[in-house]
Amino acid sequence: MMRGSKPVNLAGLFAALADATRLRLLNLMGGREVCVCYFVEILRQGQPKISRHLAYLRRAGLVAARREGKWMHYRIVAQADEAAASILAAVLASLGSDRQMQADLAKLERACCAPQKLVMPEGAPRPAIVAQLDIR
Amino acid sequence: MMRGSKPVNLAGLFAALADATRLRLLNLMGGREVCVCYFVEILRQGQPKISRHLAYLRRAGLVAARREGKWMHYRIVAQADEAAASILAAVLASLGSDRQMQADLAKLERACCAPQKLVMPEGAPRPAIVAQLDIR
DNA sequence: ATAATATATTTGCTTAAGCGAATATGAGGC
DNA sequence: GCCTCATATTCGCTTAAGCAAATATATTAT
Repeated sequence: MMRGSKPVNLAGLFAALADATRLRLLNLMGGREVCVCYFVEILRQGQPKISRHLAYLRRAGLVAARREGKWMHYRIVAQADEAAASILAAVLASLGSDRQMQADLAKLERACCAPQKLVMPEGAPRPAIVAQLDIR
Repeated sequence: MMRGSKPVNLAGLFAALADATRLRLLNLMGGREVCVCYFVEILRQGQPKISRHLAYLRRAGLVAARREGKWMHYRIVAQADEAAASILAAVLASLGSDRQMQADLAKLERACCAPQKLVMPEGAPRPAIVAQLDIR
């Protein structure tokens, strides 16, 4: 009963994916929750631009936000529709083979896990690891 | 040597997929070559519109065309880049679970395989089955 | 060569999305 | 209360994409 949940607009999903900045954001969120300040630091793009793209992804139902004090943490949302879920999974997997995406992730890992805070934005919160990416 | 062939613009791929009409066209081409006249018949949209979207898909490297007399046959092109290939495969598979996509395919099959030509555009060529969809 | 058919492209217009710069909101600290 | 920091939204502008209607091109038939 109720196989494909909703008619889900696939074209809309692809429109959300059709931007290099948004793909970089999604890549960084692959499996973890990430604070906006990290996006700004890593992508080295203006904060309003990052924020606008995050808002787009949120409207598209691809990410959700959680406030923690002054900080906002974004994470990828598991897709209810199985078509959307399988496509998003393929996308996230594919991003991994891109040079820039790897470099972005490396920067994030350095920022999160290194003993020295050299590359960490002043007092920024460490990204939480979100309950293992329930994007199938 | 040479793992991911080219840097392939994934954002560009998604832009090409971010339109309902283009998704319907790709769905119809899943595994077979299809003549433009069928697209016009099945989608019931203006011929210039269909042609414009086919041109877009061609520029994006997703389809290729073959002329046969007055007719043009379009088919999906296997993606050299493996990220693009896996995403496109996921997309084509997902389209199959959409009601309208199924209906479109049913119309095409009726047009191609039925003994009576009731729904066939006047004298239109039968779609050729292309060497089994080498989209992995 | 003319005509007819199938498909492609151009034109003119409208809408959406991208951008940077500026401004607004929300939370915490004083 | 005010101030600051982190983030979000608005403004004005530019560019790209969508559409329908019209026109162009290519192929075949006469």
